[in-house]
Amino acid sequence: MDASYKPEHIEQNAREYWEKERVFEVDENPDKDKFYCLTMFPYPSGQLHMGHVRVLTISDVIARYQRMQGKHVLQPMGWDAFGMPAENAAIERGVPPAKWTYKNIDYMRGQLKRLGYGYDWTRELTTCRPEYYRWEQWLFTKMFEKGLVYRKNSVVNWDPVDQTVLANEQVIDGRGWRSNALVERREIPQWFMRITAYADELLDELDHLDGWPESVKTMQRNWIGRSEGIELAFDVKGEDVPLTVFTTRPDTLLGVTYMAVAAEHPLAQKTAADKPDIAAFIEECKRTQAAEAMLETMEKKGMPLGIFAIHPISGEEIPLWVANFVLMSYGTGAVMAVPGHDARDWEFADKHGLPITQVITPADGSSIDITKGPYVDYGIVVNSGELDGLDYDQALDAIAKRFENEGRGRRTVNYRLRDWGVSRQRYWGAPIPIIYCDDCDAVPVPEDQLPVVLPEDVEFTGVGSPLKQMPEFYEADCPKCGKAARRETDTFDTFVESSWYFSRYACPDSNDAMLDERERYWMPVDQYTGGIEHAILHLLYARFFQKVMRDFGLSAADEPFTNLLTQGMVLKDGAKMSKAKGNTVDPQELIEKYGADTVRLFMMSTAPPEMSLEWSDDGVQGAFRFLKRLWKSVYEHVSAGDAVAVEPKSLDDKQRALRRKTHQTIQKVSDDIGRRYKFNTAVAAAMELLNAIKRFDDSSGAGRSVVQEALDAIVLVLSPVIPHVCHELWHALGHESAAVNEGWPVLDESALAQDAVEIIVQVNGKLRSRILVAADADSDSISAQALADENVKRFVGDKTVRKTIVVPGRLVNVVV
RNA sequence: GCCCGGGUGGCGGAAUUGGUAGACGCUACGGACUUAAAAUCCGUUUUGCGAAAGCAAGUGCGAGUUCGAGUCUCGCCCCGGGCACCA
Repeated sequence: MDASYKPEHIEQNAREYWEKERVFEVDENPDKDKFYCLTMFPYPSGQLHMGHVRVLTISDVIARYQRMQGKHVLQPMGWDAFGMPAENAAIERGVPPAKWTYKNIDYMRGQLKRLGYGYDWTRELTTCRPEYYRWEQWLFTKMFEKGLVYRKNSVVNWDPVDQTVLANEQVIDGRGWRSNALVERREIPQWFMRITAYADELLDELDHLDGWPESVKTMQRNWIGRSEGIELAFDVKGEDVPLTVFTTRPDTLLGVTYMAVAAEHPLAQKTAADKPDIAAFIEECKRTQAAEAMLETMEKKGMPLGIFAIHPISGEEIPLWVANFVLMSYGTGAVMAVPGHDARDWEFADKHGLPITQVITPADGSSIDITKGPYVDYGIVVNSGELDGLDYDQALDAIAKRFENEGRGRRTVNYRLRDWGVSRQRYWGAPIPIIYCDDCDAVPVPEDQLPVVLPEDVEFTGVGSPLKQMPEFYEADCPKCGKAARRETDTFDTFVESSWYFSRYACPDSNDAMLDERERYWMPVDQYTGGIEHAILHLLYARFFQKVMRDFGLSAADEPFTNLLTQGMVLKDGAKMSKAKGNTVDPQELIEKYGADTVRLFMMSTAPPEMSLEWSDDGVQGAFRFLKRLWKSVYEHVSAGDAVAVEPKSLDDKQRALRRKTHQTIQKVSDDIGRRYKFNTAVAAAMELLNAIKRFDDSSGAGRSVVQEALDAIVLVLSPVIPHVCHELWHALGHESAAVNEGWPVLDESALAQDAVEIIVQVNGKLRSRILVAADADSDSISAQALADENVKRFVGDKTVRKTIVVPGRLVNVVV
């Protein structure tokens, strides 16, 4: 054994062993207990960043730990290879997106190998390959047949100068990032997947996802936003078609003092034809971004249309406004406003001098002043004629019955969740397999003509998609009638690829089907790990796809991910590390300087996985120092010769104390890694044990035996975190086997036993003393011993002891 | 604006079920070794008072529940994530 720690050499040895022995390549063995451990696959942006290293290390620690528990572990890796950065690189550097992407993948694959992750590389996936995306094109055509996809108009950010659709990210302060032109909202036809058909199941199944964090489930529940209410029609004076609105608060119906419609609403459009000021306002409404956060925070503006609706109960005339905060794509494009009991309506009414009336009063009888602000809680109906005195449920019931009888409305369930728009007007994505025929309309590409291959050798200018300039791509025959037709040039949202890749890892080479019987062995994923930023969109789309695949008979699983761990972001200067912000730290430098184990150890010991991790260059040194100390301790131990096996009965007090520490450490690390996923405290516990070994000065045979046991334990419990050095140290400690194939160390309960324990004594809740009591002492003797303590006596003085609270093994609290 | 997190020493964090606040690590400072530096080792490191024993204060702010609150409840402030075309 070398006297000093030389990571480069050690790490190469370990990697070569794992590769040569193919230890991470797994098949479908029905006799073994499978464990599918997965991280959200990376986008090949160029080089790994710290966020990747963090999530990949977390997952690798879990995978290696489960392996040591005897599980048959699958940990695959692949590339989420379509996306905007490849197009941006193409614009900036003139490199075709495909070439850029493949180059990045090659480089990043090397980095992953260098970090020692235990992947089954035979299953590597790359989503920009036709053999991958052909199956999502296939699924899309099946969904088309089932009516799960459809085409409708929806809003995009339009850059009028670059003549391009912009992502929300590419709009900065309402202007195009490259052209600096004011961005407009524009409606174009796009393809949608009917995720709302699964809204109830997606919502209800959350209750059974016990392995998911509550915060993520809550976010998804709120996102789906199921609400029960009433859809009702208001007649409009001088119009044949009534105005339909949805409300969750029919109890406030008599408080409606105005209504508002979207700029794109037919009533607004019609009015604009005669009134130039309305037309100008509608134009102004278009000059905003499509993002919801923008709509919610911008100044609420509106204009009266001069049209009136008739209140269905009071018969009063209600003014109709056009407003910038009402969206045509949301519900019916019209809302009823109850300024007395809704915050946004109140603000708008207050600004425009619209009447505010109170129709709800608090149930507890307290009084409120509606002129000072809205009262939004449930209460008792007032000022509403025959509805007065009813509570929310009674009012809903009464109004629903009345309108259902009149044929004017109905009870209905509304969702905040909208159908998933999958069309992107971009080049670097999977082509949407549709052919447009003048006679047959939109026709899905037949199975035998799939995949629709994206041409990779293109010139990319950034103005529109190159596919639109390529007749060899878009010219096609109609699959139905054979007439000359035109291929769809839009591509899929990249969330489509990431919505099913987890299943494809089970059978990456399947040429005959999207998924085969191997999917049944590996799915669902037992442990899924990824960034909290994916809590809603990616995870909801993946759950949706899983249910679609199940309903098509491709899978038996209802849910794709049994356990979910959402890791916090790696921040720098208080913000998410991202290329866009230019605040990334390159892990490569650190790996080259200190080795992979140091980087892995640093990431795992610095913060618990869920918490965001503020990057700092300090601390990597500390991890490296620990590895050097560990190396040195093993070296010094083995240099003194062989150690005999521990004989627990013949140990003295100090030897027994070190052995207790060893087994306490095994217990703590098992719990921290296996149950709590708190790798930072697991590492801290192992460090404490090493510190105890260093303080332990005993070269007797029995002394060396407990040191050997302690070092064996440290090496095994840390081997998931720092696998390379542990591979080497395990051999150095005299073991023939490879650490990667070892079982997890076994806890000896008897080693934990203690004769006496220290407990604290409080007087009135304040710490006053510590006493040593027998481990099996009863409450009475503990409180007697506590009251006899000098400092306790000082604080009790001549006051009467009112009671003493004894928490066995922890504390005594004397109350005076 | 709405939804979800977070806020504890100089710093990252620990405190698992309401029971010793600050484990472990970093930084800084002092010391040993060295011609010197690096590396390594030893010590100190929440603040205030004190020679020490010890005492007082202290977990973003303000209230509350409790024998006891970093942990639970209510009201605020600040920071981060998401908001449907970044991935």
